Amino acid sequence: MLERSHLAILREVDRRGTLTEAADSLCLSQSALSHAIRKLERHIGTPVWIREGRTLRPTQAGRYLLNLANRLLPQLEHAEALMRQYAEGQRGTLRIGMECHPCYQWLLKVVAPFLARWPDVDVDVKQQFQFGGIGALFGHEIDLLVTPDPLFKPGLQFSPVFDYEQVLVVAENHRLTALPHVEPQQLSDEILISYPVAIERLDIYSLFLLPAQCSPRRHKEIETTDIMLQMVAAGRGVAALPGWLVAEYSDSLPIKGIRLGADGIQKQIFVGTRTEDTGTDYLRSFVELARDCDWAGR
Amino acid sequence: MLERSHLAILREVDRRGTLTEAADSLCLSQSALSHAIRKLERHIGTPVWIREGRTLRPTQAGRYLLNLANRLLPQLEHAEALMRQYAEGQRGTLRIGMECHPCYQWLLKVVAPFLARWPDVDVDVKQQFQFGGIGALFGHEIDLLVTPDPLFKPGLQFSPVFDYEQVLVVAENHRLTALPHVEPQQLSDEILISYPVAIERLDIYSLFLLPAQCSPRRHKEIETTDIMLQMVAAGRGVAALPGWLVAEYSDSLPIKGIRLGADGIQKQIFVGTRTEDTGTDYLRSFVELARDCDWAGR
DNA sequence: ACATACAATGAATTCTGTTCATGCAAGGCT
DNA sequence: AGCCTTGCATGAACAGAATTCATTGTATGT
Repeated sequence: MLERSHLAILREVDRRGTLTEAADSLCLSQSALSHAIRKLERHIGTPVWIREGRTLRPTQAGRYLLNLANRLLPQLEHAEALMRQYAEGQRGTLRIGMECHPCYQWLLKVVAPFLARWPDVDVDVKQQFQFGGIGALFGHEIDLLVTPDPLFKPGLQFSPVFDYEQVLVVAENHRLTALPHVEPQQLSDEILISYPVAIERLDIYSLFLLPAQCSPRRHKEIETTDIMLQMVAAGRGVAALPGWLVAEYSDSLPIKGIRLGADGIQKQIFVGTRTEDTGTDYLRSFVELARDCDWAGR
Repeated sequence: MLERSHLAILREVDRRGTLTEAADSLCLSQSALSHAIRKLERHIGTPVWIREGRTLRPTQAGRYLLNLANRLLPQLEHAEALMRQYAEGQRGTLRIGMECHPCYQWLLKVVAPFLARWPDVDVDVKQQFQFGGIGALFGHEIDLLVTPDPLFKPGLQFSPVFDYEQVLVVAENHRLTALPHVEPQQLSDEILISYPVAIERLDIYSLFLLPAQCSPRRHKEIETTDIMLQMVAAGRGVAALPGWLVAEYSDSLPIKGIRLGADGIQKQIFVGTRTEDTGTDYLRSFVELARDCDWAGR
């Protein structure tokens, strides 16, 4: 039988590199590990590591099992954490995934009333996913996904939570400030600042620049919204961000939002959950809060 | 520690309904189960079942764990099967998922050379997925997905394997046979036969009838291609199928394919895999075979 | 009310996993 | 080279956990 302990050993040996170190971090004797491994290999009938001198290199089988371990162990660990929370009367942790950088500001506004409404539910936010947000939902890494790209597939449910317009942010004294809207060509001399994500996922490219076969003079990537807007305010570039976000920051920074194209870029943010979780009251509640939240700075 | 045995117990008790029966099918004494459960509940600190008379109803915690069990156990079991195959010198099993009914015929043509090329790799085909093909890929239920709807997300890779035209199949003596192509309105008097899948996934609706706001006189659903074509040949209805499939059957059945609309409905079939599996030689080989296969009846 | 089916419990037992005490082999160092 | 260190393997002894056996307790159906 392939046991949890086996997977744990696999993972730890891979992490630490040597049997002895793995044994330490598993609070076992080196001998115990050796025995366990030998038994496992005898059971499944194929070696998991090949001994090259004193280093262990995983075989194909070993790599597969290692992969399995890295997928299953976190789920077991999360389940245990959840059980502990149930036991303490706590309800659990809502793990939120974000596939939309600027939405973070918005999320904070929803989380506040949520935490008040559900004092026994914790919230955790993740922003990096190996297999994308959808993968993280399917793989039970997160329970709720905030994304501009919904995917209506069986097993998942998406509902729109708010609409907004994506606008170009420029410094208040920028030469484009006076215009009612900008055209793609007008960005040819500009430095465009964006979050560091794939270019296909940047609306200003996929919906604005590329259709007109234009591109900015340069493209810079910046992680955080605050720094990005500091840069824009300093006239070091322009960026594309949600209108409400720009409105909010424009109190404290000399920036201005301009419509992209005559009609503007209209966007929608969705939250997605697993269908199987529909029964979880606090999850449903979060989605409702997110939708109803007539938050100020919009 | 939440062990595999616990998950197995959870699942078996749920399946069988009573502790005693579950014990039997796990080859354990009833007493052993009772002890195990008690220990588990003591460990995680919260009851897993509430005892209502002599029936056990899972608590919220129990339901969560049950869900976990149903997700993780199959993966462990598959891993064990895989290890057994490695041990026997076999390379593994390629689990193919199909989200495209008529592609089955095509698949058979690819599988044949594949089995010849990889004598130590087995092939298994699944056609039903709780969470859709994408979910099955992410959840490691299958290793390869054949679908007309690719999804370019991180963690997944899709590549087109062939193009075809979706045509209307009618009996040879049908009143529409002579036409170079049909218009949506001309189906208003027809009985349309399709596979039993959601209407959004039927191209003849989404790309042909619905845009013209038309619908057939009636809509029937049939599982198998053979029977479907028998029905069409007998003049009991029309269907929409890949052109190459119709061509193939028209040798043995009095049927004919007609273009849908002036330009026809052009389709593409993709195979999708997990990015992490890119290194698996036989998987890559399958995709190549699928793409290169200049199969006859196309 | 009785018989039956099911679950819980405690003590005895079996078995598995662990440690301890070594042995063995490979690298690194002088 | 030779020595020392580091890391893995092995076998016997041990400890603890899981299992069984035998029994009691408790709903449910007739």
